[in-house]
Amino acid sequence: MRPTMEDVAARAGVSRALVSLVMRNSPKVSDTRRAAVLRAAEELGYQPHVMARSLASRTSTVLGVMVNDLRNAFFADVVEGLDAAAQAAGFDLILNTGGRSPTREWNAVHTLLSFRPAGIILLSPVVPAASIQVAAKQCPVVLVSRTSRASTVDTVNDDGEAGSALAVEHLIGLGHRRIAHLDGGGAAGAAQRRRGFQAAMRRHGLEPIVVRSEHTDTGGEKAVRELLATYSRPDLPTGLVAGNDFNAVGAISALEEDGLRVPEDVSVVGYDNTSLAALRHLSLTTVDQPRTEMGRLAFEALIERVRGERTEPVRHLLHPSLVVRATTAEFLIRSKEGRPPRGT
Amino acid sequence: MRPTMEDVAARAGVSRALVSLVMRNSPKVSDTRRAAVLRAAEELGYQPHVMARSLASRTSTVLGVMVNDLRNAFFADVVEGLDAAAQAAGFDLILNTGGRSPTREWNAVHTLLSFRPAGIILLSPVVPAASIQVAAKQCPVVLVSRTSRASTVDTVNDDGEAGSALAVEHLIGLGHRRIAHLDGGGAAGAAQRRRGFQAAMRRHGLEPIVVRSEHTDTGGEKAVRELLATYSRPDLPTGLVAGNDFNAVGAISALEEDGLRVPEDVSVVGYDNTSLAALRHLSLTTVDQPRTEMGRLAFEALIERVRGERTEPVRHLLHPSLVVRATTAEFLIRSKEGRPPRGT
DNA sequence: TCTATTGATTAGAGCGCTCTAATCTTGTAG
DNA sequence: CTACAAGATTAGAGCGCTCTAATCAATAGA
Repeated sequence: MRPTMEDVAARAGVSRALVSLVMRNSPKVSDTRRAAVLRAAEELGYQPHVMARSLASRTSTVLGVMVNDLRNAFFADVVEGLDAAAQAAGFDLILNTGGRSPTREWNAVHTLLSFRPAGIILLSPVVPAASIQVAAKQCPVVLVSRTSRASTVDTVNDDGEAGSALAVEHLIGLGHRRIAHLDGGGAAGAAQRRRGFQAAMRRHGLEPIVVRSEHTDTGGEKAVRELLATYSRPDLPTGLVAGNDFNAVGAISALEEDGLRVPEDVSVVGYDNTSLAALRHLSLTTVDQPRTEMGRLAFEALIERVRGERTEPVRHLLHPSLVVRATTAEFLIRSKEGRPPRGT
Repeated sequence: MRPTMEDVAARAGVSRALVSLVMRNSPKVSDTRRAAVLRAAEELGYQPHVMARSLASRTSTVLGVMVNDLRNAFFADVVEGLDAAAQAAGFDLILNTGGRSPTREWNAVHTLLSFRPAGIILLSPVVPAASIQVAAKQCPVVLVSRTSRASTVDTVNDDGEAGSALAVEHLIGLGHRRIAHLDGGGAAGAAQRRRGFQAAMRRHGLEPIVVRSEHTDTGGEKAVRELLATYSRPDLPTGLVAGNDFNAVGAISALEEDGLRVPEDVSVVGYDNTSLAALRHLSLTTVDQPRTEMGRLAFEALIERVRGERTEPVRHLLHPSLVVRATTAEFLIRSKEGRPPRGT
């Protein structure tokens, strides 16, 4: 059996309560005793029992995290940020996955709650808002990548509209006028990105072209082929704002398959700044969301509630940034006969 | 305050002990009482307190998981498999990251142990073997992607040697004879992959060519440029076994930059079957490891120890499989000089 | 009628810790 | 030398549960 506080107390010749004080580095312990206790603990390999501590103190250092899909690099990054912040503040994460099914997700949340965590963080939950409210009655709740009107829950979201606008403005700044968006369909955040695209285009007096697609490379290919079939070559959009990076890669493939070069003939912007986009082979210009930062902010929002420092809800809307790489270039008017050489 | 067992007992008009029995669905409770208790629990929204239960029963339903880098898709997949198996068996995961630093990692493990988990799983740990032994004294330990000679710990590894051999044999089967390996340097598992490559080549009477590289796309580029500088075109290896998928992508870029086509001139095999490899744009032939399965096996090995069903160590060595896509093709003799392929 | 026997229920101690209130030491001022 | 405050230490109750052993009720056997 692992040693308990009692064992340490006996060995150090003090009371259990004193050991408890030392373990919580209370200032009201004499240096002599503290040293003695620490030595005894060291010798026995003693380590406080977190659960017993939690039970006795009626406080928790545990944060529940519900992730829908860890394979999604976005969530993995958020969790990393969360974990770093939590670790630094002495909190521990207990993880559960929901598998994008409302039932499984609700079970997952239930399990998390049975630990009586200090709070819980739900990453892109799909359960109904009412369920979230129920959970929020038990402990502070922070939502990531999901909005809420409830005053009891905080939210951290990336500003998808701003991200698309960034992409649009980048292309417009490069001289592009015919710009199309490859829409993510029903994917999380896709609607926002589309709205942002449309709004930005209209703000500049341009007609938004939206092609329904999905967040996959094959989706991007199909969408581009649709564009190629719809527009005659001179009318073809010269700038593409893809729904995400995978979609952008598919779009680029289809363009190149058709003899069009990126970025000489068509500029393409991705979204998400995945490891894919950073590959030199692709060097995809893309929109980056501060994912790790989102995790950190989620933690902080939670902690403020835990500490009772705040009761009004907080709504973080994080600003994405554009990472310019090699798939976007200035739009040059060039006829087939007088095409300028690549790179100039 | 959330309701406790006492509250439920009072409302149902029974003792706390009876409620406890119902909560653990003991068979020795009359149907009448059981119904009454369940109704009371339902009405109060009662949910057992996992930590209190754990403390009282001196058992734990918590499994500690140390992940070095969640961003690494490999680990995310293993954790998914782990989580699925654990959830099904009623265990909960508590997660911690180690950041590839021995000190931080040891802290992470320490934190996990302070929960008195049923067992812990370390994903590709970098702490010294002795530290692992220390941890193994406290509870069962399973190592993933790391070997151990200790009889107290189980291990789950992918057979990197077999994976490389698979790649080599695939290329040889396609008629390639000059095959080079782009070595992963000090990366986890790289040594095994290199050994497997060398052994497989020798088994076929071929001279293994190894270029020191790393598991990044720029590493792959550099390695290929080195090859191009070293070998005259007719002597250039026609098959490349990259250290991982990123490396393979870099290699392909460098080859194409030099006017060589993949797979017509050079065949390239990656390793890991990341989402990258599956992109139609790349369609990388690569070696796949059963990652989710590894998570499941790790869970099962742990549970056997937890239940005391086994005391001898288990060493899982999982067989990778080859996913053939579009970056490998038959080797055709087509050098300008008509030079026959070496070796045959 | 009384005692076993079986099954259902409960009292009460205890898991390893925290926390309040009480007790024990000092040091210092009067 | 006494009084008392301030600091250091400890006793003991209790967190929400489990578990053993004891109690109780009901039926069966003699």
